[in-house]
Amino acid sequence: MHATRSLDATFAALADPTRRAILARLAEGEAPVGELAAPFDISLPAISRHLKVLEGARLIAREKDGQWRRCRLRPEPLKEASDWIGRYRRFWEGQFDALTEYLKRIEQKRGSQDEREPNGGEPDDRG
Amino acid sequence: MHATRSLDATFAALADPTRRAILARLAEGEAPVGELAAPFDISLPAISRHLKVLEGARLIAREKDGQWRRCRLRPEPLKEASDWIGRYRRFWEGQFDALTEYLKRIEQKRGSQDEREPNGGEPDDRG
DNA sequence: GCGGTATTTAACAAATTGGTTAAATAAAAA
DNA sequence: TTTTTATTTAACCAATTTGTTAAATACCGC
Repeated sequence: MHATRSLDATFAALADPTRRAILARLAEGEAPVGELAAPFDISLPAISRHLKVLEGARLIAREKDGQWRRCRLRPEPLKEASDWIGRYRRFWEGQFDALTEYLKRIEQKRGSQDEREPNGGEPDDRG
Repeated sequence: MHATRSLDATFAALADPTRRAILARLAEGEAPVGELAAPFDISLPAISRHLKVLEGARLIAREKDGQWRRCRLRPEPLKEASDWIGRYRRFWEGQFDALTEYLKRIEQKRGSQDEREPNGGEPDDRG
């Protein structure tokens, strides 16, 4: 039910290249804000807000360490996002596309009404 | 280099629950605009623009069919997005998280300088 | 051609986003 | 205690997003 809201925040956070680059840096290990900001041309407040967005999406966590704030990656929302996208995997793997799937379903209904549906539920937006 | 821009558009498109629901519907097969719009409370022009966003991200394609516009799923950007997220998979699978990875690297450097780096490149934002 | 259906475009408003600079806060260093 | 370093908050701005309603466009059937 609110998995949807979580996905909203996750995908929105991932939509910005600066934020994706920050996550890539954090994949190498924790880092304080200043170190995360260093590669970018934008101001520190701008970075600070990017971090707030990432934190809001729970893609990072921050903890105080003296005068620094150490940031670390939190992978859970990435897993959720991956799971959501993963429901469409059959569309880019194998020979399937939406049209062939559709035609296949039609054919099935017409040709043999007794056969059971071979695959489980279709992707939806929930859960 | 512009894989980044493509990811921007893909993730931004996926950040909206209406658009994700439209993609879920299209996973069941092609559909004209009116049919895609039916489940939602929002106006048709609003749907039309959601479709434009999805088309801009190349997550759908539309083709004219008489007075209808048939929409179909285009999975390629989903694969790109999945690949990008997939680089972080080790962080949610297994026992890893950013902190333990970091500590592991530190320990490694301190304890035995002769050992080679055990894993390949880290995730970054390009490619 | 006329009227109905399908869809988009135009014009607008409110909310959000992503950047800026200047000021505030907090801890470290001197 | 004063200064420096690290980071956030405030105030502001321009661009984008997401919705609206009204009008335009395109096709179909009579």
